[in-house]
Amino acid sequence: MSENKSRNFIEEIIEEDIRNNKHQGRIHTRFPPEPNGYLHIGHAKSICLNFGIAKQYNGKTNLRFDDTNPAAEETEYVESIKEDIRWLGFDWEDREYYASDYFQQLYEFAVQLIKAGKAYVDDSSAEEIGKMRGIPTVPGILSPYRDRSIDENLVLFEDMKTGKYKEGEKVLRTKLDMSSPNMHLRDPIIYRILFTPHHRTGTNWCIYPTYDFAHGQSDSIEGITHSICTLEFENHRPLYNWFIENLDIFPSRQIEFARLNLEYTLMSKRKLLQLVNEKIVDGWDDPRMPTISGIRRRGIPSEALREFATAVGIARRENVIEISKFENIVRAQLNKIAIRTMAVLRPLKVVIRNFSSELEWMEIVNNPEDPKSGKRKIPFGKEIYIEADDFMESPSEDFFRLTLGGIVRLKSAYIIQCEEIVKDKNGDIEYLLCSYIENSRSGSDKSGLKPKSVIHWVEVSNCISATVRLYGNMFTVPDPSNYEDIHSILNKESFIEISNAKLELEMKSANKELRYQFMRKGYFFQDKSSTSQNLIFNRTISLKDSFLK
RNA sequence: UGACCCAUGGUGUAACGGUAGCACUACAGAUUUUGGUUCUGUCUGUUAAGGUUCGAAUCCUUAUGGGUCAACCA
Repeated sequence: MSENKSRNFIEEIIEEDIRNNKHQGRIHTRFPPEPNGYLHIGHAKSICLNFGIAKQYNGKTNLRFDDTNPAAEETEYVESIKEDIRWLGFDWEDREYYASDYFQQLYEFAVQLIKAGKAYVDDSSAEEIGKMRGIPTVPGILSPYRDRSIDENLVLFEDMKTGKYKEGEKVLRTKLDMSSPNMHLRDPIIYRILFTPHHRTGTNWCIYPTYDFAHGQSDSIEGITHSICTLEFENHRPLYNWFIENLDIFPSRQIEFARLNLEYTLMSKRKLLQLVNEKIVDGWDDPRMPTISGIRRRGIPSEALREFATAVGIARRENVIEISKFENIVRAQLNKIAIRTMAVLRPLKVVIRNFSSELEWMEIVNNPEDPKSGKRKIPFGKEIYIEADDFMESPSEDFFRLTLGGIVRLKSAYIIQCEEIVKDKNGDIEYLLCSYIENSRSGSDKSGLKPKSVIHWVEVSNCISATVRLYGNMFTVPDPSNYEDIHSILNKESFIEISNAKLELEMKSANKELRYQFMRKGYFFQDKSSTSQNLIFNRTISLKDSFLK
């Protein structure tokens, strides 16, 4: 806690609470996902906030699955959520909780409310209740069942619990204020009947608490001091507090912050599920997905995600983060750790006429950003591959690479000059005939030549083929959430597969945990399906390219 | 035409009544055997109008703009 460091508004609240010795200075947060989908980068912001702030103030963070709706929730999601949080680097220790752990307690809270005359069973249909609720500018009307006796309510609620009624036949509502300008206070429903089996409690229950009746009480039961959620729950806060006061339980405090919005990125679980269901993507962990598992498969280190979550800031103002902010952090992270290697994505063969048929071994550094990473030797020979677009037959003026008659430096090797273009019957370039400049070897260059550019290459008989996958934004517009029809804004080029890239032979035993930089092409990470027999590299992100064309 | 919340460069975020700062972007230059990295510099900002004050991005009022809320979802 440095004195002059600027604090976000939540840190200010917490420090104020600590100064006042509120809850004896205890800080306890929670991350409360509903297990109905995979976690995405927006959740990552929340995870980092909740776990980060607890750590910062010597507090604890619970993982609590908000599983009060059996119709949507599945164990598969529980597992993925836990894996993702662990990968992000956070530990909830033994505090793995479920709102469903509290069903009995919540039921008793409901009974308590009924006994206090503050809740009633309503026989109205969903439609009728909706109608009677009114609209924000017009008060609602009282349900005809609102004044049932406490005893009758007790019996009816018990009957709901024992399965005497069908789904939708009855609900339990609070007796609050049907004319409140806050719609959430117009006798909100707190229990409904659902016969779908629950992923944890099975068929033990057929009545389930709603979010409003479960969340705050769960916080309270766990002694959560600061319950951090997103802005859309702001209007729920009066209700959150009402339950705490009327149940007379531990006063957790709800604090709302603005959720993360990212350019070109969809955060809606519903629409992400649609992408998965319609097989527009290769599952929840498709490298184009903003899910934590997709981000992981793409090769983005968790540290970059954590740094991003911090960098975007915590405030109460709606925001849209530029994708460049994210990319900047990912590149900065990868630049430090990636092993440099040469890989030719779209090979063009070059025959160096005046070079011997013997191989010559060249030295190359593994990572110029990390002196400890060392050097290695790579073979250079008479036939090499270069990147097809590193040669231009009729170059523009700002093209610095190889041209007919021009020279270019081969990274860590010689300068070559292109003398002839050999084409096939169709007029397509088959290969290039070049010569090398003998005294231009890297490290002992006496040629005096100054090529405008350095390009990567691999030696033909010492390389392996691999599949390389390039990814781009999934959508063509920066604000996909504003479009209901996602099909019309899908980026057709968000996924490009190259099946015959040429990699340095050493890459046959590439480490699946390591990040690589294919020099001048970007950062790459092996796909989960990659094997040494069938190498598959996902491009995490390209390098910045100031040669725009 | 309700309630609640929000408003600082292109974007995000600081400044807590006393010099509007930082990061990203963009642009320019330097370095560079990756058109990468690194370094330097430049551009651009307090939504508006009143008020309080010696002094307002900050406090007050009003306006304007934006967000959330009318699931038996969370």
